Amino acid sequence: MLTESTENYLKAILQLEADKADGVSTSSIAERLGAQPASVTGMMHKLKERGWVKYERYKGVDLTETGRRHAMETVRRHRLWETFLVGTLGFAWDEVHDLAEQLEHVRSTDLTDQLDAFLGHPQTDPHGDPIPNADGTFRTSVGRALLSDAQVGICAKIVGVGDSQDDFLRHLNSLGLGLGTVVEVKELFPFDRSMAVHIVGGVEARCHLSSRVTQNLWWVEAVPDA
Amino acid sequence: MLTESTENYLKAILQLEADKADGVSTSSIAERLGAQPASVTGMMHKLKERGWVKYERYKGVDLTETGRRHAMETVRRHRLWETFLVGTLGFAWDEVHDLAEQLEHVRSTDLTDQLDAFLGHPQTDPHGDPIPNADGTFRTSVGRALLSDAQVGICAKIVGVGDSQDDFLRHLNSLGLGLGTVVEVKELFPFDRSMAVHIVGGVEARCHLSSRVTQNLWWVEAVPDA
DNA sequence: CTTCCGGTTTAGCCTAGCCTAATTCACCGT
DNA sequence: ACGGTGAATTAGGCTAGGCTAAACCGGAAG
Repeated sequence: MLTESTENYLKAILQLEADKADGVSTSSIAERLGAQPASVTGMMHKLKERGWVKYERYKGVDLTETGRRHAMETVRRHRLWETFLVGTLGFAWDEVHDLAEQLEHVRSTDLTDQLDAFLGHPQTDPHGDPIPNADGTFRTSVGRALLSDAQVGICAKIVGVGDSQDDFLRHLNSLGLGLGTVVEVKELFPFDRSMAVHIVGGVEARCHLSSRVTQNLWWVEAVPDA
Repeated sequence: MLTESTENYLKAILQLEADKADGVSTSSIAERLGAQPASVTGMMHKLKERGWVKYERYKGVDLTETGRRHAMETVRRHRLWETFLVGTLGFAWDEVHDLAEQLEHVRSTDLTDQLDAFLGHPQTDPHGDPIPNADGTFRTSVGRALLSDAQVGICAKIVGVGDSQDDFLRHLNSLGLGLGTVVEVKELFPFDRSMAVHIVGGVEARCHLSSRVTQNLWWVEAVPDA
């Protein structure tokens, strides 16, 4: 019943719902999946008749409870495989997205749970994103915010990336940023909403981050001596 | 270019070639894949025009060098995943076939090689079948024979199973047979080509094996005190 | 209230893979 | 040399999932 394609659609809708509240547009789904809007409309009819989305023409889509559960399971598998690839097989964090995208479609509760146990029930994947439980619930990550909302003077520890596309992660690598990196916000530039920071312990004295970057980095207050 | 379906066809042809020498029949492929002969014929045209098989109507098929290499890579991935599932995640040997059947289709040289390294470059999978190298060659397993060819009085150590379908493996479990089990051949029954054996170290004194079973077990001479 | 424009949907077409039914071939025995 | 017969192939059709082009809303601007 569930195919790779439908899983990808459900996952995309889940992730778009996180940002835009309710009523995900077909074109945003199309953009995220690299498909044409017309194809999305066609698929929405199928997803609706299977009871996985609430959909009415011209009004966007939302996941049903069943649809959300399927999407969550897919995300869970994706993040477990990423954790495995980085933690166990030694891949870099910018190499695993596409592989996990394939592995996530192997649907087996046994496999997923055994993998989870083998990895020691990890809480987050290599990009700092929370891994859903077997029952499809998140351990919500409290107290984290986007770097774009930080004020001058703040010492922020990077704990997550919003966009785990490989090219974004490689960009972070070349800037010297990674999970656990601590930065001090030096200056804000309202003109283009960019930001100058000092990387604590880094080689470069100062680093300039575009809004595209700061809007995709999660941080928490850095504990001085941790 | 390579799809899941074509990989399955190539793998099936490879395994049928092992038995029947040259000219694999379309119906044998159909049977192995659970498809209709007509579907196989259709696929053969596609495989031929992609240069993966030699095929002439009414004359059976053979793999080309390219086709064989693809098939070998698929088998390699399949057996590495089976080894991982049993050795690392703790699955039983009769639970992994279907899962590996799915995982094998994730085509990534990096992933395959990293997995191989993580597992310590295993020589055989949990069913005793040899794992092809990265270059697509077997370490040939010399000196093994089918149990159906053993003579009365021989002490045989089971080192492989020909058919790793889950139900066959479960049957072996219930008989008390597994990889490494040593049996002594007690009697042959030419009528139905069945065989009575004594399982060395087993609880049952005597065990009766059908030809269906003995034709799917590989053995080597058991070393008395090993 | 009307118009316009961009996003959405429908209509129609395509490919991959599979199926069933009908046809064709190859080979064996006479 | 000639049928028969079972295996193999062709013909035609189906579903899933995608695409392009054309038609269609619906909300903002006049």
